[in-house]
Amino acid sequence: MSDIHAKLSTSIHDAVRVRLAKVDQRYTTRRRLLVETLAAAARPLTIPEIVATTPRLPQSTIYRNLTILAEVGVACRIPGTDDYGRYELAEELSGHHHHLVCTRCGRVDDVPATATLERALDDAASAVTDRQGYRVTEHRFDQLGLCRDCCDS
Amino acid sequence: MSDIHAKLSTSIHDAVRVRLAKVDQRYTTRRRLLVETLAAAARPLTIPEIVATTPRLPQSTIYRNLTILAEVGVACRIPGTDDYGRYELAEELSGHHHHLVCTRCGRVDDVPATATLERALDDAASAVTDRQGYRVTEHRFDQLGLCRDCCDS
DNA sequence: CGCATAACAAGAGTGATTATCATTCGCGTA
DNA sequence: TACGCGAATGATAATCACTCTTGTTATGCG
Repeated sequence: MSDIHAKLSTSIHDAVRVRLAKVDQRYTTRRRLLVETLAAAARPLTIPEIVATTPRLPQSTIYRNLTILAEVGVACRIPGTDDYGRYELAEELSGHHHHLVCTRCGRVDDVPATATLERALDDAASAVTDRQGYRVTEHRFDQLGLCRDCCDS
Repeated sequence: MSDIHAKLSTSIHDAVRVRLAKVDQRYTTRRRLLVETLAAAARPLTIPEIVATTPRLPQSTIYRNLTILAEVGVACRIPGTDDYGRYELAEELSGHHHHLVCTRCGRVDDVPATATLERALDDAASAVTDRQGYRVTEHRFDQLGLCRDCCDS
């Protein structure tokens, strides 16, 4: 089990290093720490959440490096329903998935994609591409509702 | 043709008036102007866009009234990929649809929902509801890519 | 007609995010 | 190993979409 995780982590780190190197950026300790934080979470994280879990990283460093990681396609910014942006590893590294969004507290959770749903979504994409002149390259499917905590309260 | 539009507009205005009345709010000229602006656009609008198309409305009034219209379920705020929030009529008034999002310029266009896709999405929703404790009430399906203008340039 | 209440509009304030800049660090080179 | 250059860091200032405050105006009701 831990071997699998170690291998997975290594491959992710290698991929990140390559992508940063393409624009002459270094894979520093802080950036590695950020990537590991994102990889460990099973859901997109807000900056305050990242600050809370990694007190070694100052806020400005988190903001700056998340922006850079997003530019090189390692991280991804998710616009949510509350005031905070949320960051997760890019789908190329973490695998394609969708999101559960709580409309009350803003929490976002990951949900794996299913083959049948993906086929329906892709069909819809190709049907639209021609009609409106868009070149569709990816999709987002969010399911909105109340999370377990907000259901109870 | 214009008769149909007139009826449609009237029914929307009536619905808006009722919803505002429930919280002791009036359906004023500015609010009607806002609703008509949103209804006329076939896509979600940013506040700068609304300011540009209706110079009679000061920015503060647009912000305040869009917030109120959103609270009573008449309008809806769409988080996009750029810095600007976008507003559209709530789906209860405009009908269910999805969005095409340009990843370069941020533009958002509407795309009608199809029955087969909706069925697939609903199936996915019910499959997830039980598993993760969420109570899913609605969904968002965005197709990301380049709009016609950004394709050309 | 006059009061009560809501809406308006201009500007100040808020807060998440971004830019600045002196200092430190990482990495290649001699 | 020491040197030097450029990138990275982090404390702070600035930005900007958005919200609140305040004094004024308009509207509905008796």
